[in-house]
Amino acid sequence: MATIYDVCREAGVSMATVSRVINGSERVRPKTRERVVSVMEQLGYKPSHIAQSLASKFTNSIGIQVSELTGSFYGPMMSGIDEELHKANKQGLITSGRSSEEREKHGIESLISRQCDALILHVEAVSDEYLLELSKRNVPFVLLNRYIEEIADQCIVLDDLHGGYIATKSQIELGHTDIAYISGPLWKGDAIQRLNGHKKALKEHGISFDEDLCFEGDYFKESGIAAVESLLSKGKHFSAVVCGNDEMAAGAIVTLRNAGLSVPRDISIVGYDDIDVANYLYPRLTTVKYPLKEMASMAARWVLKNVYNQDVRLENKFVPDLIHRDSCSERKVH
Amino acid sequence: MATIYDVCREAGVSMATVSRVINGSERVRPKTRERVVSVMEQLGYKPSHIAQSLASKFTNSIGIQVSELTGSFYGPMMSGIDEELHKANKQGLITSGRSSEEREKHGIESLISRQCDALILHVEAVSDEYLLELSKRNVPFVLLNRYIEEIADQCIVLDDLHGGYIATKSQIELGHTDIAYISGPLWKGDAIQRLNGHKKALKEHGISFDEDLCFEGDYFKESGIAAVESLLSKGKHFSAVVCGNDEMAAGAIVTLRNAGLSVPRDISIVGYDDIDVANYLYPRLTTVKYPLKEMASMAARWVLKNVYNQDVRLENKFVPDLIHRDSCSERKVH
DNA sequence: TATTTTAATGTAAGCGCTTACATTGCAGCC
DNA sequence: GGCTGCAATGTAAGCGCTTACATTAAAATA
Repeated sequence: MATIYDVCREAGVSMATVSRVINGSERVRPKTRERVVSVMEQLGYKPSHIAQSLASKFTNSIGIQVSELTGSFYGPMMSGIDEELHKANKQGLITSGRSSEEREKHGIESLISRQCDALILHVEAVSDEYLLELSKRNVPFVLLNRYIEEIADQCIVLDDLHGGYIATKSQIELGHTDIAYISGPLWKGDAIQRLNGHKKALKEHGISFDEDLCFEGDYFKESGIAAVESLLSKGKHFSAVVCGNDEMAAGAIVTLRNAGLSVPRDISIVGYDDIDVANYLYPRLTTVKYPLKEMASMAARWVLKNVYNQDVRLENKFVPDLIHRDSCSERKVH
Repeated sequence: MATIYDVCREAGVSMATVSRVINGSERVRPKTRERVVSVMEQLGYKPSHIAQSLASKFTNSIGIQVSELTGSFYGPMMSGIDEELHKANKQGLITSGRSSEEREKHGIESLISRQCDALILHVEAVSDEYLLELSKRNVPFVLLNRYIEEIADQCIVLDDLHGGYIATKSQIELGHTDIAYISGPLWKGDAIQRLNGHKKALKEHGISFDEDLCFEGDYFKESGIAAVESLLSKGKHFSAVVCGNDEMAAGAIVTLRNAGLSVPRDISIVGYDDIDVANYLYPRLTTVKYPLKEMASMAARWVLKNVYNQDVRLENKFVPDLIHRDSCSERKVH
């Protein structure tokens, strides 16, 4: 592999000059630049990122920590980030934390020790304190889908209260009043907010919240199944089910169908997230769209702006919309 | 950030000694090691990967190029690779190539310029020649899901001929003889092999291959829809559809249902890949399982063995199985 | 043309490590 | 005690760049 030495020898200039043309500095005479460039091409020279990183302050790499590498939630997220970074010629280092506190911390530390210029984190298990601590350690980072008051401007979040609200409201507007709710795990902030939105819609329309129609799941399909089974076994009437996310909705649909209930004829269902699968389900799922990709790319832009001083617009809070598909219908009037 | 200098000063030893304890060399007196370790902890010292990379031959990072960051195909792949690398304390650099020749090449070059110790590639657009060329450029790499004779031992592949074969054979065994086939794009090796497997099964059972029952799609859902529409419009009878992948199968199911045909009662369907979605579909899709995660982790092991000289077992060719679910049934006898 | 100003280029000191080789210390031996 | 032979440790030269500062060449000015 050719080095900068080879280039400056062949081109008859000093290292500094070569470095200048590499970095696109103005202070090089066009003629010199041409000569250097042509030598570089001739030699197939590519600057060593490693050496550049060591010598300069920046590594041009951004650490990305997600919960899972797999699944239709994180895919768009990574891809949103990556696209934006790629345009800016930065490299993302992706790690997964698997929602375990230890692994999340370990992942973050490992990213730091790799000298990332910044971090984009989607973490659930680590505490606010840890993150606050981290923010004092001069490693710039953005939080995706998590809100911490003290570092609000480093947080890119979805208005989950509103999401939960419109999901339930849509059902109320279809005439439903007995509305079951399958919640995500209530130790997660987003799950709480979504549920609060649900309650808000209920309250606003004079419907009282019924504990018996609410089930706490874990965001996985299986808990959607368990939820419907539990709901059915209680014998309470409900004509609509609002779900904390699409996966649980998928489980719910299957289980309802197995119980001889038709969706949406007998039961109306709304999901949340609008993952790929929502569109493959039968019936196609009406759901609250989580603008994941946009938010992810916003996170990348945050870095571009705050770390590399690029001039970009930032937006912190996103507002979700309802995507109407085939899983909802008006309440049957008897 | 504390550097190795701080450590050796505080511990009263030379840099070489500190370096030895960092790298777990034997040649350090236990007492010395302890002292150094305690100083490192006290200072919160973490060696700089960058500097280590520059000084040593290795960066401990492995470039990974996939076609997409998103989708249920690549998720398990990345996660399979990452898990294995993580155990070995290596970092994966993930890039996506989007099946465009230019972007794939660009991605590969960028990975190389980042001094990856090795590359794991899932590429479709670049030519064999390019890859052969690459293999001479002293960058070790493995190919996932692609076979090139000359570098066969760098290829980790699925026996797609067998996959296509068992898919179709399963239908024949259910009594079907009029079997439609929705193929992937035939410029891709795997699509060809799967189709060949289909033909082989047909031939073996004395059924002749009918061009009119075969449709070339592009592996996306929409082409599954288009395929069924085309098939239906031809008016040829078929009682089973074998699909080149699950996505197209998903499209096919919906379209058949819209046409008033029931799956599996009227038409039997088999997919290929066993992506997540297959399990969410209605009916749950019977499909050929692509052991993606295993293959991906094998790719990682290939690197561990061939680049870092670790002692691991390698396997090049995987054989797929059929996963029986609910989308197939015996041919109706009139 | 001599002088000042400015642009272009060069010099060399790091960046934080690894590693071949040199040196030191000490156990074991006669 | 003096010597050999390792094991433990130290020395110092890179690795391939960036960059503050110094120098020189060219352009502008008088």
